Amino acid sequence: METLADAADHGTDVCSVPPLRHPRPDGQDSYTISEVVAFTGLTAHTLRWYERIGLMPHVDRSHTGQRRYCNADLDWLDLVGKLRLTGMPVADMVRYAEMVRAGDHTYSERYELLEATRRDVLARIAELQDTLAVLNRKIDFYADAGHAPASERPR
Amino acid sequence: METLADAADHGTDVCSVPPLRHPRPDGQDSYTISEVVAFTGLTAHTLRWYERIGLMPHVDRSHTGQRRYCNADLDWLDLVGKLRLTGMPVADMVRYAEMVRAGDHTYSERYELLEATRRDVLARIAELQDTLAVLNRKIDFYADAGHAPASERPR
DNA sequence: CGCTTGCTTGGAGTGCACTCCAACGTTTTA
DNA sequence: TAAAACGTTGGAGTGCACTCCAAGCAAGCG
Repeated sequence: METLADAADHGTDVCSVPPLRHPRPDGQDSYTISEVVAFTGLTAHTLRWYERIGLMPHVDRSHTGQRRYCNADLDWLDLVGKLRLTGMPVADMVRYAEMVRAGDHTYSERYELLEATRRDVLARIAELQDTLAVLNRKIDFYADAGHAPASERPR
Repeated sequence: METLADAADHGTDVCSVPPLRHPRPDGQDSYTISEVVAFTGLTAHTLRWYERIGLMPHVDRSHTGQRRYCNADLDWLDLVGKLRLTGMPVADMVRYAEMVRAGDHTYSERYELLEATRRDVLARIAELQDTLAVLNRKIDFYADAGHAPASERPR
């Protein structure tokens, strides 16, 4: 059974940065929206929506007005994806994006936001660990042949 | 009538089961909706809604029709709360409740559902661990005085 | 050239999980 | 006993994060 120690070993620090970085090297980094869809797993709708609400910088356009994403856009989407996994509301991510746009004087504010998020993530992990224990207990009962846990309630 | 306290001591994991079980002993377990609100942190609206959609068994009523919850109801709400933390959709929890109501022949189905949930939780924890690493890295950059991480994008 | 496939826009629609409302009955406190 | 607090209902409303739509350019291919 997996405990805190076990889960914690999944490297909270070094070495867990994905080895695959960018599909194309800097300089030739120009992706259509559908390439970004393939790379990020987001839908084109969502990418356009992110841009509309200010969660993406205004993306480069081809001479005919079509979006052309660059490597830095991919990196930003990666971070957004991570923040989304933490359950951070989109509105907060937009605030963060605005701070980045606003410049250097927002460093401490950004730091605060990330720290708060980090605390949330740690709390969330602890919650899940707790839930896991309950789940394991219940599963053991069910596996243990045919009698249900005492706490089953409905009807 | 056996309770979670008993089940908890089968301890697949140490010490993470809350020591406070029921506000009142079995036999005098009769709670108004607002007591349950205080105990669970859910709103009265939500409690009534859970009942409407079949996520709660039909709760006992006083002679004038007001809800009177029992200890087993509290246990069930506790489990629901845990499952909710896993991100399980309410519809799935309703399916689970229906299976419990349906009787013993649903054991294996219930087992499957819990197992699948367990896998989800483990995956989710791994994701969060990964996110934590990214967060830590970014926070280090910010803490490391005034220069932003390379991947900052907006504007 | 025509065909298919891809991209553009603003605005409307969807699904989930609540959340609130009005209008009224019940219980507790002063 | 009167007022305040708490409870009931069905149905409508909210907020979030997408998700889809129609109508119309644009690009690549045989």
